[in-house]
Amino acid sequence: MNTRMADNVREALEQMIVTGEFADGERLDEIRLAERFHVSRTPLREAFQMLAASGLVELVPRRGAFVRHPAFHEMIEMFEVMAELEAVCGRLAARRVTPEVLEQVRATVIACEAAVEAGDSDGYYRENEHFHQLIYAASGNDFLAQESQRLHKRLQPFRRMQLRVRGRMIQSLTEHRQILTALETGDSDTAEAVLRDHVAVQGGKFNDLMASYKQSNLRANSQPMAMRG
Amino acid sequence: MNTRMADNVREALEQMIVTGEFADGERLDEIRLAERFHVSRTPLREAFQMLAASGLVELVPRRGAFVRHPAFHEMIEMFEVMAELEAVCGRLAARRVTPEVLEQVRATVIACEAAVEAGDSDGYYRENEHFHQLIYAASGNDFLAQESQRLHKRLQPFRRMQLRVRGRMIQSLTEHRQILTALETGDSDTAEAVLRDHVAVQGGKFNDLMASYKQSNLRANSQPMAMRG
DNA sequence: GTCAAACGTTTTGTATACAAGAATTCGATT
DNA sequence: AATCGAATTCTTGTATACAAAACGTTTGAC
Repeated sequence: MNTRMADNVREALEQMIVTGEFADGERLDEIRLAERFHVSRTPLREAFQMLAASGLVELVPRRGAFVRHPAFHEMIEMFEVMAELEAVCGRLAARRVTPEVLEQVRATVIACEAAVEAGDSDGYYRENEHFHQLIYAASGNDFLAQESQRLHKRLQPFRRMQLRVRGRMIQSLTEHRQILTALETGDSDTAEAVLRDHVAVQGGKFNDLMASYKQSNLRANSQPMAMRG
Repeated sequence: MNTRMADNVREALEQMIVTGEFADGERLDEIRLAERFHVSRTPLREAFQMLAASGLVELVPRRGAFVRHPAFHEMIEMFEVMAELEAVCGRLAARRVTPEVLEQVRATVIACEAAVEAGDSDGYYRENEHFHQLIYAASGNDFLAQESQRLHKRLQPFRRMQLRVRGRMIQSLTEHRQILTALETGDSDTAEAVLRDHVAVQGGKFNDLMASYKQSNLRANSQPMAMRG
């Protein structure tokens, strides 16, 4: 819990938006939310600014803040960019990774294996997150790592949907192993290629994602509600 | 001029920071700036939020807003990411570009040629911006285009430094021609490779950039001034 | 002379007040 | 009955007021 109310409100709203508590295009009522969080409108508006910066809401002047769930095609676009960012991270990491970080990656892959054997999908989710954080850091480019993390975080709810799909965990683990080997041997081409495919939405994954997207309460609509006819 | 004061203040501050009007680590005094812009602290603080989101200032709780000029190595990192983003844009664009956009790219290259012949470096700068915007759009991925544009804008001051270097305009134009050809022939590998090298800071460009960086009044320091000993 | 505690000052973070721009309601007119 | 428009109500954007945290300075003890 931060001492700044604005940060707490941002976090709370972020969670609420990401978990689909608001419909797409819904207006965030300043007064009602201020009452709900027991704060004044000032920190709430600061939170709106931050949410707008990360693309979760759209601020329309003199109209208000509208939640902005990505349409399906936008989500696909984001995954395409994510795949490229991870591919670059992998390519650079294969050349730049330090023995210490490599050891951590190894440990994470082992933890992933354990999670798969135990059928612990939550545990796998955690270790998977860790794995990707390590790849970002291993790129040796802090700015790249930061940007990758930012987008990774934004795609979190959709990734969560994905993990439910049968057999996905095993496939993911196999790819993690391949990536680890590529890093160990300094094979940047393989690291790049496997990571791109690992993240990319294609083939069966596309259909799985589409199905879970439709089931979710995140509705696709690029127009803010204020603009609707 | 926007009707929202906060947006105007953001834009003004952005320009001031980018042009080096503030030293790195300098604290932005809310009261003094509010007086200077003839606004209250409220819209000023909103502007701070936005600037923090785009990385131009660092918001330290209970301490204030500190301007954050990238250190040299951070700038290099950003260029590395920019090169990769443009490379991806190029690769996708070679496959997806529409005849209409391709025609616009052609026109822009012609305008670049005219600017070089006329020795009009401002004109070249403008057309060069246009060229890259078109490449982003041609990628067919709006999210990618948006992110590329965001980073492109952030690197603007450094790119401006670069254009002063002798012979850079001619080299840039040659590369533009190569990229255009790659797009016309759908050669995604070439488009990717040329664009990466076009943007990448390497060889002579590295030294040129370092020299102009040192000359600029943008000082490298990753610590906020409040934290200094 | 140095260090630290206490006091006063400055500055941030939040609440509230107020003005101006949207949205809505309701009545008048065709 | 539908539509246009004026009046009313809400909501946003900004200013100001106030509380609490950080900062600086002075004073006192060793």
